[in-house]
Amino acid sequence: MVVEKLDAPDPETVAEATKAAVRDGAVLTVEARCEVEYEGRTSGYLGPGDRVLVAKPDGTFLVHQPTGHKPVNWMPGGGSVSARVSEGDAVLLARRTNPNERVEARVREAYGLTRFDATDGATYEESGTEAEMHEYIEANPEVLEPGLRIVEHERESKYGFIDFFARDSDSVPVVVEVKRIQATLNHFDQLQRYVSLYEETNEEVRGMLVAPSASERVKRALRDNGLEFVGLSEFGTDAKGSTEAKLTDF
Amino acid sequence: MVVEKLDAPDPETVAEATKAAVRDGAVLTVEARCEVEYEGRTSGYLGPGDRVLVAKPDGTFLVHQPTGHKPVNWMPGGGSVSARVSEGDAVLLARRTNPNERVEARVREAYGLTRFDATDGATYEESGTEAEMHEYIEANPEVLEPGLRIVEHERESKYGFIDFFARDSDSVPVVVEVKRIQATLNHFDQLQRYVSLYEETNEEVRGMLVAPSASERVKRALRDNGLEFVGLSEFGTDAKGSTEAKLTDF
DNA sequence: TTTTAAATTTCGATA
DNA sequence: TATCGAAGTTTAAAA
Repeated sequence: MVVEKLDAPDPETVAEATKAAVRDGAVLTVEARCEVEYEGRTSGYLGPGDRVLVAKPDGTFLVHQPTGHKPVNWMPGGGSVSARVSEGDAVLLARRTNPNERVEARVREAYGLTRFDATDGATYEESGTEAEMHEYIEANPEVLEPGLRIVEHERESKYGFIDFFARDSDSVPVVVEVKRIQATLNHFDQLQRYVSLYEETNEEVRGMLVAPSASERVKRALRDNGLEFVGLSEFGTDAKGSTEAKLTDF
Repeated sequence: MVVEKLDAPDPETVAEATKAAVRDGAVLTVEARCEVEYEGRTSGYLGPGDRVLVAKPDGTFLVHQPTGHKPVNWMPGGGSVSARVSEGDAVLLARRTNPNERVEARVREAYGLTRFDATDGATYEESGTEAEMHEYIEANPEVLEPGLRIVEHERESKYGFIDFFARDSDSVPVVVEVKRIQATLNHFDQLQRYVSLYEETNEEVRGMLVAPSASERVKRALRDNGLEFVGLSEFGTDAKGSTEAKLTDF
């Protein structure tokens, strides 16, 4: 039996089933009207309402309201989930250290409970990530600029990591920062940081932000600071595996 | 009846129950062995394994493996969830536009299914946020430095928003950037951007990064660039509502 | 363990 | 609708 379901379990049953699931490494799902408290990096309280509670064997605990992608309260894996009966209610408690924090769900009424002895050995295979964009640029630096040569990938500097350190056809050094998504002001900041650092000890350096697009404000910030934008549009958006690249000089 | 549960539903039943839940605004949970495909901002594939699927009335769709805080695949709210039977399998499809993306879960075997007609009017009340930290500083600017006066909160500048624009006891302008968590290099970047901008049109300005802590690299970056760090440690960590602040000059 | 940066980040506020 | 910045961000990789 992979799944066991209970209808309207009483508090003792909820607490026992939770403890058993945690002990046996099963995934527990509870549909319940509950209140939730969080204390840790911040603190908060959620009044009574209907939610789906999920407890995973790795200590993950999720409280999902009927809308929204993110759980309203949660505990990441690494901690522990426990259960007890307190003042007539089942109370589910998830805790961890570093940072010290806890989520407590007081179950006012449990409508249903499911224990799921799940087996999953698969891992998610993804493509179109920034890492792949790096590989593509390393293999085809000319898509950024004719004659550009990559000197180093992921070069560590005093203030952080430079995506690519390159030289143009005149051997002028070029600091390259690559983003998979539309460039933001923070991405401009990152590039500016690396370029400023390099300028402390070297006379001439170019800075290049590579991204599918950028807002006008970001382009202006780059321009005003003598940095360049290279639009590498079609990477990642084409899920068919084609690596044809379009580029727009700034 | 708030919750309806099915044991080992066949593909037609899974598809029909999904469509009914979506139509009626109920939360659907399915325990199943499934494969998942995602296509959108990136693309990916997850081979067969046991997962918990959750579909919410707002179009949110989650695929949870037995471990981990984040769903392995998902669709944020705003789109739509549909279901069909294809080649003998129930297939759940979540889609949205802007950006165009889709998650498709092919159910190889459904162990259980729960329909939850949830009602939740409560909203989460949180304290200890950065907004509260701003309020505290605005009311008590002396915790940053004796004699400091706040001139403006959330001042818009050409390249972004400054948390606080202030003047010290000698009326020298001070740009203040506030972080609730340990300061990062990106936070240093933000402050540096605002200060650089101000320096373009004004001769003298101080830059101050306020946070509970900072790594040595961040402190060095600040120091090397003539910026200051102010450690405001005890805000937010004390969940009892005390607003006593400790400060450590850099 | 700490630091650093990506993420299918999501989410909320604002223009 | 696009942009900007916070988030209890989480996660993974590297030192």
